[in-house]
Amino acid sequence: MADTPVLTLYNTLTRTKGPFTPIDPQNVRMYVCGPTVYDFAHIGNARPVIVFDVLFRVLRHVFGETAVTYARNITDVDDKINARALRDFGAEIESGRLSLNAAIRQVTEKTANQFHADVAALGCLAPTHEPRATEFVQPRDDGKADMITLIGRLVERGHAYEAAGEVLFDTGSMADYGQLSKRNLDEQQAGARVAVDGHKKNPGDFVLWKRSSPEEPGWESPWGRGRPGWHIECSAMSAAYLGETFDIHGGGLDLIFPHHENEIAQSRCAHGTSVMANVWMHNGFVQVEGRKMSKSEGNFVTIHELLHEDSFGARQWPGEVLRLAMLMTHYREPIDFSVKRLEEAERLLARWPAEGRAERGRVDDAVLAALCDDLNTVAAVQALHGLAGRAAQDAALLDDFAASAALLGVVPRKVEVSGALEAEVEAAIAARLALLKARDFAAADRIRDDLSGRGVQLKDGKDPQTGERVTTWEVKR
RNA sequence: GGCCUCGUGGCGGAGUGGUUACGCAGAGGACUGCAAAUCCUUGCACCCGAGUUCGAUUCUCGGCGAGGCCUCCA
Repeated sequence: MADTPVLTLYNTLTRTKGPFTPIDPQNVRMYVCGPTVYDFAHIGNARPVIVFDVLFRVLRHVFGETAVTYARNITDVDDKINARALRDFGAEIESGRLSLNAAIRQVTEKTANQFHADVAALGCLAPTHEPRATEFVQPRDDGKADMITLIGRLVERGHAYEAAGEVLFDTGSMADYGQLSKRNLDEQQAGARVAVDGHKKNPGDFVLWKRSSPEEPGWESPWGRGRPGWHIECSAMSAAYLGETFDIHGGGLDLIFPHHENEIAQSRCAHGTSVMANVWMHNGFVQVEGRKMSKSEGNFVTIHELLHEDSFGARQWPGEVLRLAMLMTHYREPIDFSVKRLEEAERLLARWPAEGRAERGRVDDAVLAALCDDLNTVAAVQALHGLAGRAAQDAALLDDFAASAALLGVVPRKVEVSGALEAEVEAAIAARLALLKARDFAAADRIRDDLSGRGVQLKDGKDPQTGERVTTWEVKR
């Protein structure tokens, strides 16, 4: 392990790449913004999940399995969720058969379950902690950080104020607000699409708490029954599981402003710290025909559709193909999502060996070095491909291949074959070889075509010693 | 209007002040009864202009183009 390369990461905060030094190597702490659970996740939503899953694996490899804490939240309080509950359960709510809260719970439970199934199919490990926002609104019995306490502290310290039924963060109270996005709020008002609300002290001030009407979901608080603003949940939950200052915070590029900027403002001002997270990482977008894939544009494909329906490229795609396709581009670059790209990933995967055992192998130096270079999965995939070629010549490398592939979370899988089919194919091969010896090519080809029609591909080779024909086979997808 | 990215061959994508990765696809060949698989070989590029330099795809400046954030957003 002496030759373990230094892990280098690009930090949005400094716009530079630098060596990663954890605050505590015994407990490396990472937070990633998770999904808002109101609808199926699309493949664009999958990108950060996959990217940071690779980082999670790399961190565990470098610092040790048990030395990494990864928290990814589930946002289950949001006005879009409320709207979805009303849409899907309007009649039941109307008739009194279902309360709004129960309807909301149904929407969030179903969506969260679906999300878990989707990302598991994409080969992602479960994070260490997956807190739900609704459990961190009010003070908790276990004393972990919560939103109301955090907001209270911001008010106490003069960083927040009440106005028009809302509690707002006072951006003017923070001297270096805007460090992450490099924005100077004073200079960018001209032409900006910022709703200037009369009750705000500064146009950039944002909501920490807002009142709920009786028919909206809400929690009791010192500022009346209401619900939290968008950003405060991540400040509370990251503090709850990772502490006031931690190592890595990740998410999509579009979260830099305002979400992450405001998280930083809240957390630092509430805790009186100079940093929230040392390294901020942001993944690029999945695009469709050069444009960002998004719900509002309507140009999205859900993970579920890709896995289980024929809506993209008129077929279904295995999770590992989707994952590899995603890792064939560096995480900070945009990806244009296309059938061609998925086909290339599938071809690559089909050539990789599935026989190795990761737990017996050793991660390839080139693969690890690539991943340690700001998660250069492109170079890692190429190094892996090279290793696959060498493993084809030298079976001793199969386990190393498996261990290296596992660091990317990619596991080539051969289609399961029943014992009966196996025996049948072996018998057919023997029969064909006999026919070939008798030079009855027509009959031999019939056997080959028949198997091919059933998805079994025969491959003839030569025994290097005897020069005799050796036939191997595999099941095509 | 402010801020941030990015522009490399058919596609995906590295990288470098000079000798121009790699993968996929394509072409040719070997092998084969024919295929498939495998192996070998191979064509194809650095947005435009100016500058710095003996020399720039790589550095500087200016264009042009694309995308993103500034509103919910991975």
